[in-house]
Amino acid sequence: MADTTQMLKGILDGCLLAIIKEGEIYGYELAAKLESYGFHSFSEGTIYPLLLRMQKEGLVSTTLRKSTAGPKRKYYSLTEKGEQELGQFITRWEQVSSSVNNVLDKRGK
Amino acid sequence: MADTTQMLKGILDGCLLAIIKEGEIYGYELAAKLESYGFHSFSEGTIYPLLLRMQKEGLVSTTLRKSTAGPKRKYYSLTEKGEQELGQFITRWEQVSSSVNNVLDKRGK
DNA sequence: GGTGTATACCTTGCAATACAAGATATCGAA
DNA sequence: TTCGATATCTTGTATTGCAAGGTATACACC
Repeated sequence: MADTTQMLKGILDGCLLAIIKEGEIYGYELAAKLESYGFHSFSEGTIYPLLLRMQKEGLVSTTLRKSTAGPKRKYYSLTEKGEQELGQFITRWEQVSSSVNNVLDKRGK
Repeated sequence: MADTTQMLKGILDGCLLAIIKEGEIYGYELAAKLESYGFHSFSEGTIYPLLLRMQKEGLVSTTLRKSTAGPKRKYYSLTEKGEQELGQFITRWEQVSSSVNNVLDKRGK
């Protein structure tokens, strides 16, 4: 219990959905984007399996496009189901984060 | 992915530490306390193993006291190591939660 | 042509942890 | 003595972030 690994469980997927909603994006780019929001950099072993799972669940759809330098990119965009899931994620997040803040504020800070 | 189970990973332990810091408390009471802060009610299968783990790691110390009705209560209090861990948890929480909020706010809300 | 580097994606196996389900024990009241 | 409330613990399962390793494409440079 010395890093943020456990804390990210059940949070990362919602963040990916939120970023994808902003516009089509491919996996490799997503990793960089997450960092720009304040997350520490994620390994690809984290992101790709997650994206595949969300695709399998029908939350995102994909299209392959040629890259200027490198193999084809797999672009992700949000499905309707993905938007619904994002909405539910936000509800859960607000409920949990406000509860945590309640506990921590009580502490006197 | 329909409940807050995954989202609580790596968060619950810090919340327990924060509550214990407020004053001695026993497990059964902790479950109720968490609810009062806005969490849904936790099963004992969640709380007791966590408390035992934290005791084993030296984050909390325990004393048994007779109960008015029922078996002995196991009261928990924070050790110095527990306070340090709580401080680190708060740092992690603030870093992660602000990152998540960055992502969600960008979305336009 | 060949070599290296950056880009881009995927797979396997591990570790951590919330939780359901079930077991056990104590005490007071009916 | 039987029941319910209190109080704790154990076992097994599912999910998920991540490290490590593998593959493939395109371009620049010699």
